[in-house]
Amino acid sequence: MNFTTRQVEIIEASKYLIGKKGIQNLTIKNLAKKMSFSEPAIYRHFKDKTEILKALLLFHREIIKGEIIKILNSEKPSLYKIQEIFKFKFKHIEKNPAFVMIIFSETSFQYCSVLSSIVSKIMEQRSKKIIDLLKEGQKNNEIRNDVEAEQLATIIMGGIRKTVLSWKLEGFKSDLNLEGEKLWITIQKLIKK
Amino acid sequence: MNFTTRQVEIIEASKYLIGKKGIQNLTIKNLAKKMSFSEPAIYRHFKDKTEILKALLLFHREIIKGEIIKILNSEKPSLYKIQEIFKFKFKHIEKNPAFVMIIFSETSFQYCSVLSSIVSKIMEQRSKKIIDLLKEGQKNNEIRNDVEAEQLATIIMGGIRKTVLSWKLEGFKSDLNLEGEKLWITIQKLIKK
DNA sequence: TCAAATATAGTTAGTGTTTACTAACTTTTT
DNA sequence: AAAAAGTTAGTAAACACTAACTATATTTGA
Repeated sequence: MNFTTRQVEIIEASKYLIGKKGIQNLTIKNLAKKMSFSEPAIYRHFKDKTEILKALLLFHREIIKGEIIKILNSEKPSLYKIQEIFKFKFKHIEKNPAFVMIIFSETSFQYCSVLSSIVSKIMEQRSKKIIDLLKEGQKNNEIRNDVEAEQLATIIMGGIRKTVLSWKLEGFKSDLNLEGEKLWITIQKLIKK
Repeated sequence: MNFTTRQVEIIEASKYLIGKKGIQNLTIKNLAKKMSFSEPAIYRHFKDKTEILKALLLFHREIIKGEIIKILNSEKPSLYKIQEIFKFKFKHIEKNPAFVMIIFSETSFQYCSVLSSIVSKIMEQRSKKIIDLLKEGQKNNEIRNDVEAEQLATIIMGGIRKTVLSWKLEGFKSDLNLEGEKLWITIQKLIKK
């Protein structure tokens, strides 16, 4: 998880390339061009292309994780914490549209079991955090008890994904933050007690 | 939209290949092998690879569309109709796991504007139908009025997608229909009046 | 302290494989 | 006889990756 400055530069360049034209735009040739050095130079820093994608996923996870932990550690009601995570996700994606491609590339990684299991783990961890928050909220009578936290988490995370996917398919035209706010208003009404 | 028998066979073979190992498994070579004839023979039936994917998407849309229309035309309450669509989607995906790959390949088509716009249109049409049903349900006092139908549709469709994605990432191990039922119980409780 | 040794990070030139697709010919069906 | 549907043999481009060489830092030992 400790990357050299050059490795971080390569990760950033990879993020840029994927963000621009999707996962199939991440080629060693394009990467070398973006880094303004030759193709074999890439291999001085990463064993192969899979290692670059692995690093990209892990690096990306660390950034998100830090923000989420900050929110979780605050002394606020559970529903408020969920709202903050919600807001952060939309803000983060709007700021880094490249991430959208990475999020939805997840499903393209499946041919490679190493990448697939990393993606799977990341998603599981995120779900777990939301589920824990929802359960906490149910215990504190902030969130309704007549539905299971697992399903609520599925709905929340699915809703976010669907909103972002529509935004992407429409060519990033609509105001994503606004869509996020509208979605949150509805979710809040549905889940609070 | 009228395909020859050979074209339909090629579409089916493409579906099989994508279902097995994802979109990158759909190559002319693999397709020819699966059809047990030579590569150039493919080009007697489709101009190029993009035309095959286009046909696959449109063919797939027709199948789903037929089932949905049947449900919509029945004389039942809106909430019941949504439930039927919900059930159909999960049943259909469980029966045709290849479709899951196609659904999630949608995001990989974006490099090609022709395919991207087809995908985008399909998703829009599906959303519209669910939104109309929800609005109808709100008018008939079956579904709560204090939330917007658009956001409810996002949550429903997002929830389905998220459930299917988790199922896929876990290696198709869990019982998808059961997960679908659990999700529906929650959604129903959240949206009904 | 400073030159030799070594490790690091870059280069050019190239490999083998896979890809979508085509030209030209043959067989089969209408 | 002619249109449709197949064949063999091949192309050019893109791909990840490597061998072998070179320039530049960094470390080490007298």
